[in-house]
Amino acid sequence: MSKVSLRDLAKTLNVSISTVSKGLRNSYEISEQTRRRVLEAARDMGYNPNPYAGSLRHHKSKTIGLLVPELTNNFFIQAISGAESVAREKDYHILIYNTHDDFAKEESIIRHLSNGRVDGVIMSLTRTTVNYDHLNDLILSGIPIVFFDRIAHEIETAKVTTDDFTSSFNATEHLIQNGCRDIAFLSLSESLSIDNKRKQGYLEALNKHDIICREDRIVHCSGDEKMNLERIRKLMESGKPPDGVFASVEKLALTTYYVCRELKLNIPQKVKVICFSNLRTAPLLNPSLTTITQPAFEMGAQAATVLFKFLDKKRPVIQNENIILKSELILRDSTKKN
Amino acid sequence: MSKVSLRDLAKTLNVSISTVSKGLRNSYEISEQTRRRVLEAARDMGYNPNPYAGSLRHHKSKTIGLLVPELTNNFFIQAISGAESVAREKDYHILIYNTHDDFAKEESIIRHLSNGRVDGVIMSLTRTTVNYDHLNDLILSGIPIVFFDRIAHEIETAKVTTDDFTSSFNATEHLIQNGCRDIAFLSLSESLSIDNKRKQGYLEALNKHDIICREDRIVHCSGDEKMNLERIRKLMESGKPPDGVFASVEKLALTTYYVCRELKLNIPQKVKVICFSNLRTAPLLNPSLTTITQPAFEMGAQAATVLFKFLDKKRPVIQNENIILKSELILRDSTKKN
DNA sequence: TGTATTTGCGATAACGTTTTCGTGAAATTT
DNA sequence: AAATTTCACGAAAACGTTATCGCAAATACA
Repeated sequence: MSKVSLRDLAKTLNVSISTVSKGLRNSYEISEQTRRRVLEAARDMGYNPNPYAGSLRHHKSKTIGLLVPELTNNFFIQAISGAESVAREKDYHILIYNTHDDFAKEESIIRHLSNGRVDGVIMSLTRTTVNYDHLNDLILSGIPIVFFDRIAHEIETAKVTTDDFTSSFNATEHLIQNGCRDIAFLSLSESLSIDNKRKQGYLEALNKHDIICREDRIVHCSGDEKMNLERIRKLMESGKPPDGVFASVEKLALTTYYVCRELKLNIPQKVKVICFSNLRTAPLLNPSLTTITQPAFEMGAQAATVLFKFLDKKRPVIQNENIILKSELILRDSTKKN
Repeated sequence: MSKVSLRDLAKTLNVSISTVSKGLRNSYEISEQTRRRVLEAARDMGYNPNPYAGSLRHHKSKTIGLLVPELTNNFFIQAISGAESVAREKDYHILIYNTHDDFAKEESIIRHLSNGRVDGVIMSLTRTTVNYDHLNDLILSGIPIVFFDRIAHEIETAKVTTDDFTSSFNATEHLIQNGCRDIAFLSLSESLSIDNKRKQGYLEALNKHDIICREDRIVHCSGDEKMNLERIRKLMESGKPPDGVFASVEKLALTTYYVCRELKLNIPQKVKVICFSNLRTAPLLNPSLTTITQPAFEMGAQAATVLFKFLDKKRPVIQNENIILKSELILRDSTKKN
């Protein structure tokens, strides 16, 4: 069971290494008879080609890197799952990296990937990514990137997102139609394009319904859970708390739930809550949570599909392309009309 | 920005490839002066060593494989996260594989990993893994395996689990103490050792309190969600449904929630529910869910730590070792006394 | 029968490293 | 001054593949 190489096969078959190699790859140069002998011996001896030898020769690793800002997040996990399912079909392997929403980590990982360890990268940016040099350098070194969700507009490549503006607009309008007049927006990041689009959708809906948007209703959150809790608590415990909360991401909505419970602010009577979320338990929450649910699995799968489409070509430079999938607004009790 | 190799560095520096290599690795054979020249040039030209060339030489990939039965599961994700954090510290890379709880897939993946792609494997078995040949072969081929949670007792290696028997015993006793006399056990698998231990703990607690355990109260579930739903519905809609449900895994508890809602069986008044779970939203469910929560992150981290401890040695054969961490019983409303 | 073509295989270089060994010059010792 | 050691580096093999090329033997054609 210890590793058997082409050389070993060649020795037992009394042929050359090249004959074995060609036999295994069904080369036309090899006679039917020896081809069979080779295949049989390979099976019997449990031959399993060394992937790194091949990678070295071909400058192809059959591996892609997947960078996500967090792992313990349903959205990213579903996206990973989608990418994995496509990769498996294509016989590709997936190296997974958690950037922990830390720009320095993202930079370091990306820089380390330019050596051919992966053939391509699928990623979602960090909350604080402002500089794209590392990404451009990676692409320049011949390794394509496909973004999903948290994309970098500035980079010319394929990007898979959802209709963030529209769904935010609809979500906000839904709150308004159900009686909200003072809606807070919980933002994850000021630099992230999706967060800005979501904010734009929110603002546009307010505008359409002639609701003035108070500057202090936009709460800038961070990666620090404790700080987020304090900010949201501060928002909600003021004399006149908002009557609606639109959380840009799931975890901020959950924090809002905790705060409301603590302050005995009834959802949805006192305050309605809506958010982007891929929580499977949204229907089981108390109250059940109205969500904008992104097709996360599909996004990961699409990103992988696009990447592989280009990797199959000889010169993998991915042209600019925006793939936009539709999110689904799922109405539940947290935004029910009083 | 296109790849720069040792040869390129050597050419521009007018030295040999070996000098460059040694310079980069701080060999004592190289003078301080040229060492600095080499380091500087490497930095300037953006040298990034090809990992596969090194792997080929050293028969070390600096990569481990992580096999889980499902990805969209909080427990496994937290475990992956734990393993990832340890791997990153050690400068190891993680290849992730989803077996989809399918034994054939597990077998195929494991067989493909025996070629040196990974230096070691961390895994949790499939629901239906009954044959361990592929695993033994992998170990025989020099690639160690560390199990976590769904372990294979029969294989001599390190295993990270939790105190499944004790926590199941305690969980069941908790139900009994809060008034349950007819407790159902939702089982995930008949072959999995953890599931059996959990069932043993359940039975033992019933036994201690002189409660006869009806055979039909043990519901054997599968990977098919629809079928599970039907079985649980059948359990709950009988004339005399159980007054307590102990789910071996999270998703079965959630299905129970759905069924109870559908049948208008109030939790916890009519039926109390408890389960193994790593759901972050357990406190926010309606009603909040009493859980036995495993230290998933820590389990993944421990598994990785043990694996690396052995990989650092020259001959990585891992001796039998059972690392048992404690789960936590977190009481919430779903098991509240009437 | 002699020449041209095909067939089936082997030798070898290459991928980018690391490492062992050899070697000439300088430095040190006798 | 001769012998020895140290120093600083280069040549080359090796890891396990794949692919290009060359070359006999076998077959085809005239």
